[in-house]
Amino acid sequence: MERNTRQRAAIRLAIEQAGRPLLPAEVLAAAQQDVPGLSLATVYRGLKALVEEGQLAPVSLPSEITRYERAGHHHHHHFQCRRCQRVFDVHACPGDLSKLAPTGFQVESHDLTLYGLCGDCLQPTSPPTGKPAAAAGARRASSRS
Amino acid sequence: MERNTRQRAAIRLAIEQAGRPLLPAEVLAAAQQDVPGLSLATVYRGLKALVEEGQLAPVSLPSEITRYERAGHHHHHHFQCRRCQRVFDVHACPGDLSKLAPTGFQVESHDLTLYGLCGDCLQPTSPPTGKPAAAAGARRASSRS
DNA sequence: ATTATAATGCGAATGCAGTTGCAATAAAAA
DNA sequence: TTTTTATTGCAACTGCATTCGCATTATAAT
Repeated sequence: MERNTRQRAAIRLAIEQAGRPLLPAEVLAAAQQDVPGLSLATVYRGLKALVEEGQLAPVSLPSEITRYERAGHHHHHHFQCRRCQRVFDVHACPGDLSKLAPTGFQVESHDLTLYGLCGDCLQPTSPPTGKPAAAAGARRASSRS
Repeated sequence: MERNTRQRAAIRLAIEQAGRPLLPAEVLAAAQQDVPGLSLATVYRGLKALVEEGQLAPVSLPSEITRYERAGHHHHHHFQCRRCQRVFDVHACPGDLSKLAPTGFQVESHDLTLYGLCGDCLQPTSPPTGKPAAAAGARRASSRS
């Protein structure tokens, strides 16, 4: 059966303490504070196991690699800072969007991502704390509005 | 300078006629009607050139590879059918979403994707016309609402 | 027509997220 | 403590979207 290893605990803890969706690389960096030898492969294995276990939920944004956050939150959305690239939860929702769809289409769910500047990046004085800032970032092409 | 080749014209035409964002593979299939020998590499080269030229715009949805549509449309969103995976334009917008963000955050733009069933897939009688249907599809993990 | 060279087709190569084989390690059961 | 075996670290490997080298083709200027 499942074993409680230091590495898996560190992975879970990293995400809980961050309070926001993290990239595998961010999880690695954070969890290595607890378990220095931790490898990226183990992070991926741990993330996959924790998702299957229902403890984590994948968060996928346009043109971004999948991040992970604690599962159990109810319906919510995300905000990505265009400067530090970090992603934050948005515990609000525009509501019923089914009338936006073309006639004859049936809307079942939706995904919303807000873009802009996070609190830290609006303060020139306090640089994005904690994470690689502009390091872990955008990839492919996008099509924001 | 730029040359007007049959293949590039076929690429542009394919996207115009589709009237919705297409995957590179879909562009290839459609444009091969006009230019049988067309290769995927040429499609990628053409798409890149047309984007730089400002004629096409990349459309990136969560966990999906980048699609391309005609540029110039004003602010709009997208709908993806959970059955045929095709993406359609949604010429409507919930409006100002800046109050949804956490306090201290500045919202500059947003991306919205609706999911559900498209008109064709709601009609058991008329199977998704034109494209590979369930063929070109979902990839990574997602986190819809 | 002739010429210069952008664009094409092909297959091979990249880049990179995510996975896996395997020997070594360490939980937890005995 | 000994045993069993899930988990780890490492490095090599996948899978796959996208790009590139290069010889060939074809557009458009001369």
